Amino acid sequence: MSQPEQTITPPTTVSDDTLRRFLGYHMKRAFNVVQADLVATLKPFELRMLTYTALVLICDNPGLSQAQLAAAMDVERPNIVVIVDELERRELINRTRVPTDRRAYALVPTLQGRRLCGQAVAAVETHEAKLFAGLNGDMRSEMVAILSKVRGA
Amino acid sequence: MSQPEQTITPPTTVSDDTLRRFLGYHMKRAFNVVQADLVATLKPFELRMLTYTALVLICDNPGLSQAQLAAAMDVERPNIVVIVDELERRELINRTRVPTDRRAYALVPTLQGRRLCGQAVAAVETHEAKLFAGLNGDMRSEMVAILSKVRGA
DNA sequence: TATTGTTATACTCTATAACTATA
DNA sequence: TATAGTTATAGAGTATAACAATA
Repeated sequence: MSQPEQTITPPTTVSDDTLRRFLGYHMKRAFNVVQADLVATLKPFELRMLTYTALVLICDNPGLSQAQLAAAMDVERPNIVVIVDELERRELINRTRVPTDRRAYALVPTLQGRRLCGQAVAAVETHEAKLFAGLNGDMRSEMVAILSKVRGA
Repeated sequence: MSQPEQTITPPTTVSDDTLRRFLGYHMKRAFNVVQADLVATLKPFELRMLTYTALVLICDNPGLSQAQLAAAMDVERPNIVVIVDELERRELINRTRVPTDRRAYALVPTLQGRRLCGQAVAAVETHEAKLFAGLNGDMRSEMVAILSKVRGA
């Protein structure tokens, strides 16, 4: 009798056909590309995705609390602390006490924070225009609609 | 003269209008939902996203090397080691020596590995059917086409 | 009692440098 | 010299438990 497997040699090509059947797989691969480009886009501003998102939300909603920020970013409260620490250390925002609730902070952007936020948002707009150049307006709104439906929003 | 900011109170609602203008934001939020559900789906099999993906690729491409697996998963080689370690420890795959290149391993699934892989893939199919129930066939293929275009593939 | 912010902690994913053994 | 696998390590992102101050 011969052995069940006589010679095992690596295949010349690797197939991911099974994984390709799943939308989640395509979402992950595509998002990885977008994320990598976004990280590079934010690097000159010394912002990460989380600090960028937090700064935009604080500029658009001045005075919001850390708990509100955590809810908006869908992140646990402990993780917000270091993000706000970093933005405050860089003097992009301030932690102000709320007179009506002395437990909470009201997060407000500094002038410098607003300025950096505007520059970063402009850079992200350019990054998106480049990354999604292959998509026409219909495809974009179609994609937003589909993604919103997936998220259940 | 009055102070520039007399009373700072948290807003009643938080707006993410600026962020919503970006496709990447919608991709991240939607993918987070998909990922969370996928993690829950794989938990009964004691598989994570990475070990699941690796197991599927090994079952579909028996004999592939760790370097090939790393390339297919778009992960650095060092990170593959612990994944393969875990799958081997659970006797779902075997590391076999390649006779023609004694540096490389040929990764082959065990019978048990093939069985678990089949069950996990079936569970992921159910998970996707539930998660994307709101999308008809056209929307799905549209989305795959768009995501592939974004990825540049 | 519940909530805000905080600390400590841990787990996952990802990436780089440097080593070994083979080629 | 180049490659396959490995080790050590470090940085992000995310999550839970427990605490002090305040409501």
